[in-house]
Amino acid sequence: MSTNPTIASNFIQNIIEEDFRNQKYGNKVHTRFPPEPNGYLHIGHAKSICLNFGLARQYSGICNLRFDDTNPVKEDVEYVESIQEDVKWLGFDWEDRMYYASDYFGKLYELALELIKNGHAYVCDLTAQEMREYRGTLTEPGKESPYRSRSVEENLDLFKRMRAGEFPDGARVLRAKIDMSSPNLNMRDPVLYRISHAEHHRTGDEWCIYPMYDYAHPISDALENITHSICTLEFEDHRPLYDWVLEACKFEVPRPQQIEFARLNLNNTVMSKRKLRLLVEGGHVRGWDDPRMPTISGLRRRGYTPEAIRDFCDRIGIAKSNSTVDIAMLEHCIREDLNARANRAMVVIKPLKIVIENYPENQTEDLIAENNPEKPEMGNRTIPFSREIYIEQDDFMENPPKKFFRLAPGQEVRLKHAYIIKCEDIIKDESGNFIELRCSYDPETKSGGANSGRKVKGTLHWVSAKHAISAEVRLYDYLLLEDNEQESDDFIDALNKNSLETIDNAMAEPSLVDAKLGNRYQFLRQGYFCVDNDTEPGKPVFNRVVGLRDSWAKTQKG
RNA sequence: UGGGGCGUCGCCAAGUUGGUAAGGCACGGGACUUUGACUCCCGCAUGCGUUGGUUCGAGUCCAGCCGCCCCAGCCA
Repeated sequence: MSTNPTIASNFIQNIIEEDFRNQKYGNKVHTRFPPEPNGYLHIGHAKSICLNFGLARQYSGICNLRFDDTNPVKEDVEYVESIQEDVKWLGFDWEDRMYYASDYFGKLYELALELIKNGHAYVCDLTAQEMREYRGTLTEPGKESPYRSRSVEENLDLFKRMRAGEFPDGARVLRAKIDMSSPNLNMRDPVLYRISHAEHHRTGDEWCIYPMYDYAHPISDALENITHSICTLEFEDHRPLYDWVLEACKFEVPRPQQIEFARLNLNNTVMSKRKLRLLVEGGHVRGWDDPRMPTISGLRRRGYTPEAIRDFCDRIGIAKSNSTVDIAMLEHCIREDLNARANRAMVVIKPLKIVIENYPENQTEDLIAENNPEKPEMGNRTIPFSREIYIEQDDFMENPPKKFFRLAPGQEVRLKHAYIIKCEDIIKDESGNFIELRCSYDPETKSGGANSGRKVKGTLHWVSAKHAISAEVRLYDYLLLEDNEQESDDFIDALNKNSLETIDNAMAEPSLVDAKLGNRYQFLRQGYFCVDNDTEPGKPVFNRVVGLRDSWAKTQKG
């Protein structure tokens, strides 16, 4: 990756090293990545994956993959499969440690029975509405449920009957008996189990009661001997409950400890799973792996490499302050990676025909072009050159301003890998549009030839008219929004207004490519395009076509 | 105005027990260049939300303000 990366050290490393000094867990580090299989992973999850697996790797520990599947109505096997694929693709290995919270349903149930026996939990018949009222507010304490003082026997009986399916959804819940006047709302007798006669993607109809996150998570961690349970900031208030559950369930010390960090925000990018799902289910994109999506699978199809994503995660660091990373950082990472490893190709998006008048009518010559100028070992390809070629419309101006280094009447320019040409004449139609350019070439200036050293200011990409391969080029952009739109619930309207249709139609233009590369292309911003990797996995191809325009635009401004 | 967090350059982010502000992205300038890209140099916080205090010395300690985020799902 970057030749001299300065990885931001993080506070979690300090905690781990402190634990080493105190021999809290011996010298063990055991983390876990615990997604709920209710959607596809996105770049924000990559941050967590890199953190958890990265920490384990760094301290010679291990990291589990665990599906937090305690809410069957939202979950699906499609998601558990995609998650495994994405984690693997990112380059991490959970070896034989793939677990499900649902693996522990039996154990969780037994521990709940124990909690009841020890007076730490009770069955509550309050409706959801009533419970909300009893909970109190941020500033007022809650009231104890009238069911709070049920006997252990009655609680046991009721809870077993909940499990046996005697009650409908929502009829009763199992609650922890903690403190209804706690200033921390999470400690006001939180729900541990709810009734839900729902088909679970793994356990089917075996269960009709399901544990809540706050109950299942700490226990899952403890059962897996997790040492450092890393989650995002919004769970900070849950930590006392996390600790309470482990203690009430009598797990031996050292117990796992929860540590929170700030989740990733990217400017102009939709990152909420809920919103991404709306896009998919509403048919606004082609799927979770649409290259415009910030999902791992979308980025993969876009041409991102796992190395680039990992590098990005290293660069952004880990901290506790809410922050928004500039998407330019992500783009920098993929550009840096592809620059070093991707094959180059020339593509003309908006063709302008050129006839080289002094080039023999039926001649074709094969020119040599390196696949990657930085890596000679990546070999060469041959590019056919002939009398008629296409260049980019934007690379020609009839009345150029000063400092326009590209083609203009009477001006010379180098064709990349080929010859220097000079514009002799412009052919226009009756409305004044350019039909074609008549040029001459200097045979002495062939690339790699003895006299190829002559300098001209500009160099252009091009394709041979009769040899070029026609391809559909997609200039995918991200689902970019103004920051205020990204927060809004009308974000789909905003997207429809300025991106989706527009990008799909206007940018999927037929284009001309100098070599067979696949059948779909896309541009990264700032000048690079990639093959849509669903056709050629792992083989990004790029050039700097758009970059030229950007740079020129800048020059013009200054 | 209950509780929990956070505030260091436009954006991220390091700053061990207080000793005189890393790095990356972006940006600007220069060199190089068969794409104006890449690469390479150079520049970019007398300043660490703010106000006081302690100290020979504070981003680091203390006190008070200010600002932002999270919590009242039988979601995770």
